[in-house]
Amino acid sequence: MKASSASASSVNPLQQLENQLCFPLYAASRMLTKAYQPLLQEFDLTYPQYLVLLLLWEHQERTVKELGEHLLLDSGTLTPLLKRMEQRQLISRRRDPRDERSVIIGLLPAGEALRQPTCRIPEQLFEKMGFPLMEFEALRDQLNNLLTRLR
Amino acid sequence: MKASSASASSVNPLQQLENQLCFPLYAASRMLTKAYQPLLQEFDLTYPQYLVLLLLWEHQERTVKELGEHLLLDSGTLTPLLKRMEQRQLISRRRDPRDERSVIIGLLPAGEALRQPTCRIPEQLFEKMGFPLMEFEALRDQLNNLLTRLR
DNA sequence: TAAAATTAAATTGCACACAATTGAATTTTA
DNA sequence: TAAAATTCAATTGTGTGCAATTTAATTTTA
Repeated sequence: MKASSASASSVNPLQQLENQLCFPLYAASRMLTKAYQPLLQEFDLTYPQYLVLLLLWEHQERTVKELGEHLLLDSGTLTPLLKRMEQRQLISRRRDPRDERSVIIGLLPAGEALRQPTCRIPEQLFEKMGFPLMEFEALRDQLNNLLTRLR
Repeated sequence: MKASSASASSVNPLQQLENQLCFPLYAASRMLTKAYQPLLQEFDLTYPQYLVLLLLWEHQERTVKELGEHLLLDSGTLTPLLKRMEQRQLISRRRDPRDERSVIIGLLPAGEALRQPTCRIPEQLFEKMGFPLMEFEALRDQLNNLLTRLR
């Protein structure tokens, strides 16, 4: 055994990708986002933009702060993303007259119009994955559980 | 009920964040990477850079292609990342003489030197999360399972 | 074996992500 | 209530991610 090289027997198991939680999380997240991509690009949406629309379809108006709280994203990410969506007239941005610090994001007709045509995307993706429903739900619940801890 | 607005009763449950698999995956991945950050910044490493080192600690030499296969990243991501690591003398980059298309990434002393001082990071993180071991392992295995499907 | 196809990295361009800072508005406090 | 502290969004700068293209090297095929 060479002292200076990493032979398999001397590898700390916790330093191996497959034994970590973070790596499969990191990789699966990117793979799943990539799986969304062909379905979303038909509507010229990125995944984070789609998430913003999901929230606005529930409530037509949200402040940047509220969007950030739900998506766990800060204004450094949201501001430019929302400006791109504003340019496409999917959403509106205006200061809250009652608190000029806040910016209210509103759903515009073009944003509302994407609601129906995109509504089957989650099912389509689920079918595409061929993941058993039980496992899907178990994984989802455990991830939401983890998320609560990390938040 | 206003016809034009999204009332709670008319929301497609599959279009709600908490019912999706992708969102908690996306959010948990970012949160967990963020949890790594304070531990990694002591060594001036980003999470993807740390992943490269984990692989090189197992095998001192890997081609860019091999790194990409393990990390599920392409050269568009890896090339600039590896160049930054090369500048810091953590790794070396050279063409494979037997196949000049390939670039071999080698572990340099400064990269090897990070191995011991970072070896407790996975445990530290695990302790920090306070996630029960059983759940940790179950989640990890399900994610690796999902990853296999998505790959 | 010469042309065609394939492969591996690099490059380009765009969109996140996020830490840190800034600036304006609001709230708290002395 | 005036000063201090806090809050919210925007900005700045760096580092991924990734699709698409390019370039060079190798392999396959006609």
